[in-house]
Amino acid sequence: MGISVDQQVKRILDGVDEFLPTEGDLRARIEAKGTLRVKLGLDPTHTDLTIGHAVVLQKLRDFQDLGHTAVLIIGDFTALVGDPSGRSKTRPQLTEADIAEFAETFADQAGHILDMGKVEIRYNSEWLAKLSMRETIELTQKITVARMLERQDFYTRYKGEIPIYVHEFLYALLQGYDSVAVEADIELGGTEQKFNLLMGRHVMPDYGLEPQMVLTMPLLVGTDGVEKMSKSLGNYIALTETPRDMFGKVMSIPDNIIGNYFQLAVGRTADEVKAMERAMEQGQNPMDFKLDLAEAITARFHSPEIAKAERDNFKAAFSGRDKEAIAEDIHIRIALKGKEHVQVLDLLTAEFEPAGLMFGEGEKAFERSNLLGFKTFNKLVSTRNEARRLISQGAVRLNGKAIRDVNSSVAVREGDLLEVGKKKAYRIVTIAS
RNA sequence: GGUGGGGUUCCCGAGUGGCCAAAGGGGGCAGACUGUAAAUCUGCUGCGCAACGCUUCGGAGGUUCGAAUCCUCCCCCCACCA
Repeated sequence: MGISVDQQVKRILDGVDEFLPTEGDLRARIEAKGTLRVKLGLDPTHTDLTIGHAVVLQKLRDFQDLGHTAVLIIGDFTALVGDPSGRSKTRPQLTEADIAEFAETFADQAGHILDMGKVEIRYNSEWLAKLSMRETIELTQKITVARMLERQDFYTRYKGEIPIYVHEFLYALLQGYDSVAVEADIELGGTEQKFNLLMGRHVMPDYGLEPQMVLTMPLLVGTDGVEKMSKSLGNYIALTETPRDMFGKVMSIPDNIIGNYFQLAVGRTADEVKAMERAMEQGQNPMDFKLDLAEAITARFHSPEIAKAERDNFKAAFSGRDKEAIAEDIHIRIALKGKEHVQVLDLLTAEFEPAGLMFGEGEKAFERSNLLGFKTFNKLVSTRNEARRLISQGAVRLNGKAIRDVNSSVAVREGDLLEVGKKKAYRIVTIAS
């Protein structure tokens, strides 16, 4: 490798939340081994990876760029167990079929950030499913209940009289065993993973291995600005998000996390972020920074051209109030009453086919969209009661005019603009019955 | 295994025979104001062929004109004891 150890260490530690045990250990191991095995585990508990995952995936990519070996573990077995980290209650049990479905898309999604040509992908069922009871018990002998209960998540639950199941204790040990199986030199994770990561470190010497080092990355805050970004909390931006939704979601984050996003999602330095925050304090409109941010994030996961277009669209739609700019084409399938007259309620609950669901460009992109579980058919609103609510509150507009009477029928023609709430707009392309 | 407490709608949490689709808070959605931010105000927040119709208060039965509320059995959680 042409890159000096000093440079490597600097790059590796950039943006890191915590590195254990010490920088000196990192340096020493690079000098001793040259190429390190760097592990990152992702449990396929959902279909989508989020831009929060991207933070730690990017760090793994940094290692790749430095010539180290990235070992990506798809936790198809551990997903079955359920990681209790950051959880105030037990995870709902997933089926193997669910997990298999989710796992399928993970590698593909991770490919947006990693160099897939060089990554070593492993499924942890490969070794975990084979563990015998005896081996499992040996594993559990390496940690005490007291140590487990020290952990914040468990401590809080225990104090709060919220159940903790024994298999949840097992989780960290299994993750630790993954490190044994792949002989990791370093394991990466989010801040909340520290306990699990250290477990690997704790367990490895017992299996005759040098303990792994631990690197944690700061957590990306969710779009609500409060909780960490996670799919189950619904405050996430998925990697597979359409450019429009991605841009829109970024614009909806609270101002006080703009810096967090700039730093973690698009890799701006702490100094750059500070400069921005200072400018905002001095009266510069935070929205301008947010527009830059949304464009940068969209550019990173789609392309600069698409991102620029979305920015223009956004400004037209929301600053210029021209909802045409963001209107999604829909093909409505509905039995028409009369000719083109439709009861408003039916209009919102009829099935439609969204036309603009593109992830990348061209046909291949569309296949991927399908692969990732986009529903081909959808409704504008999930229930009739919700539709009633929206209509009666004046949230539904056809060609700019609010429709307030639930029972009214309206003429719908091709090219009409239907707005539902402030953020969603649809252009009617075809009406089939 | 014993004793005591408890399981309510997305979450927390009231409710102990009809006035309960179920208080209040949170969250969510919408409207006003805005910058798709925050704060604030207002409304909505089980489903619906809209009918005081249907499904819901851990599960299954039962009592009753009527049950989230009473009875029986079962399942689960928590604490203490062992």
